[in-house]
Amino acid sequence: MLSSYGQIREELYAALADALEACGYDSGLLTNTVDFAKTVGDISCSVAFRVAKAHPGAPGDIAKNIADKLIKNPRVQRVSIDNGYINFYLNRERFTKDTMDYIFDADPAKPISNAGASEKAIIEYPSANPAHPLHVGQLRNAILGNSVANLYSACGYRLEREDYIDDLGLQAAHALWGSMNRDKIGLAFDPKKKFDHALGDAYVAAYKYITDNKLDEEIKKLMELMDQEGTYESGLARKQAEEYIAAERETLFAYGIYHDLLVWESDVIHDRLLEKSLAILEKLNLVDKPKDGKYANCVIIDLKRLGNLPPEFKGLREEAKVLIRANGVPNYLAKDIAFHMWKFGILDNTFKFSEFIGRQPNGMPLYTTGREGERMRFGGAKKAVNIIDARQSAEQMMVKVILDAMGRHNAAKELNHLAYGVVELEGGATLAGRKGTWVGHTADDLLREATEKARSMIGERFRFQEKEKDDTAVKIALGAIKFEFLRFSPEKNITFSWAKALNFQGDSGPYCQYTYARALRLLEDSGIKDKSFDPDEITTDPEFALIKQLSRLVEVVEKSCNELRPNVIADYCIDLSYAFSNFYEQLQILKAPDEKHRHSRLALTLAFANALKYSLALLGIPVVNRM
RNA sequence: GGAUCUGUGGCGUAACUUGGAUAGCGCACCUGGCUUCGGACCAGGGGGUUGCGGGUUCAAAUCCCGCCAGGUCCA
Repeated sequence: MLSSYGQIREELYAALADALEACGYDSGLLTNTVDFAKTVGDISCSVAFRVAKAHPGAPGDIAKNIADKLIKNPRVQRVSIDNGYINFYLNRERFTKDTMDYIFDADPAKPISNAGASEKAIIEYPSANPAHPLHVGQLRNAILGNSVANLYSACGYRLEREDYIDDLGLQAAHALWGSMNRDKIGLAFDPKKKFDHALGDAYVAAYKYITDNKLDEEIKKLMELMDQEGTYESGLARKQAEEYIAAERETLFAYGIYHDLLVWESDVIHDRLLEKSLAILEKLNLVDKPKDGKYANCVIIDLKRLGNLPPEFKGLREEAKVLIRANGVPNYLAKDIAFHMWKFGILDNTFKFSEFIGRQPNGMPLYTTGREGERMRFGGAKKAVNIIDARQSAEQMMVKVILDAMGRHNAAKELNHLAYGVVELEGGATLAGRKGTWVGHTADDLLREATEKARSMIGERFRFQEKEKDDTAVKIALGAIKFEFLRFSPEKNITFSWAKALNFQGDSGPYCQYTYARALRLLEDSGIKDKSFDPDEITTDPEFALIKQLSRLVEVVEKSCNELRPNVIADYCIDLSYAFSNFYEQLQILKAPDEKHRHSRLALTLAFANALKYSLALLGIPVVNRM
């Protein structure tokens, strides 16, 4: 679907191409020369500067030549030449009608763009280690992942939302050791505490005890036992991780974040995916099993076998990557490679699936891999998006390189890593699970604080019932938190501060929600039911500025999706809200001078409300009717 | 040692992928605006050699090269 802006831009490109050809210029020069005008007119074209390189004449004269040859477009009122730019003044009535039509046609339940062409995509987030409650750093992951997933759906991909559970890793081992040795770490299990928090306490204490008493060998043995099917330790590890995941869901659900499937690292092993992936690598002659030397008895990938390596791997000190250690325990990379072969359908789907939760609050079931269950059609995607922090870029690149070395060039190309920056604490501290710096900075803490603040700010104006007040406070809190995590470019590190996370003014989620609530109030008070309107009454600057913002909704969504940058949407929500606020302040809506203007402005208000609600939903932010 | 990300008014950021007109916005600061369709707001003002130095170009925050500083990874 084209937006009204996309439509006119395409028409202008076509008309300009003809005009350039008619003048004897190369129409290929037009690429990226047409955009919204910054100073004069509505849309402008800078192609004359490029033409002037190959042809005599000043850009201004060339622009004039081109403009003279332009065929008339009913969407354009007039054309002017200024400083070498060709500036188009839109026919406001026509453009308004085009814009309103497509905004009213946009259905939140359906893709707004078909850029994804119904291809299957798998998105993975937040894949947190089951050792401590989600902290604000991991929350950035979950909020980003949720938003990118929304964007993929909006762009017409068939989407699978997955969470990968590293239940065999070092962190899980430390946490398990902690809960098995509560007497040593001096911590009694507090059944009143949410399980992830209780486990987190044990994990931090265990890590300290293990380090102080140099028990690394004991942990290594524990990991070996966790790895073997049928041992007491492996059963306990899985049970504990499942309990953790259930508690973690409470947090994610409170944030409105959902998945389709949990994939367990232990199932990658037990359902033989790892074994099969190694067999494939072996067949392709990509792995070695040295009998002696540094890597004796390990299964490794010799980097020399991977062909031309990207610059990331140029200066490596190690000449090989270990997949399976000498003691037979596969490392994270080995399992990640198998997992990604599955994602792309290179491995047979030998997982067994069952419901982990029959119905999430969004109404959809959450499935899980496991020992029991049936075959289902998960995996086998064309595209994968991994929301994983930037520290793991090298590891992600390695998976990509290996897929490429396997001859799976398309899979390698379609494996996208959103390498987002870390969240630091004020004063420069980092969030480290094992050190317990997350205490006081968990996702649960944050939502509780934000909700409390939002609740205290809700006035008496609407005489809310207690329940309504609570619901509204939660929505505003989510608006503040999610917006604060999404408004920055993902690659930037961010410093978490309570003041910023609880900011409800200026460029913020609550500001957008407030603007929406004002718009909705007008619509409620007006009694308007239908969306009919008379576009020639919408011609003033504040109105048309809002129309221009509305006209680019689809372009914004596609850009944000293609670039994996939800901050593009966040910016757009602010732009929309400013444009509406300005319109709202400068013009009378309910008290418009006559019925035609009143109706037109209310229709514009409704179009704005639709677009803003849609955009905020892409960020995972709910709207409120009053606040 | 190599790789990678970041550097934009006092602070936080957008625009960089695809070069284009006066570098957009928020916080803080200053001025003005509610017997008002909702002040969690709006309008206006001060504040910028876009880390530094070269290069390419009619045009550079944006592209190229070299530095500097900070984060991260290979470890």
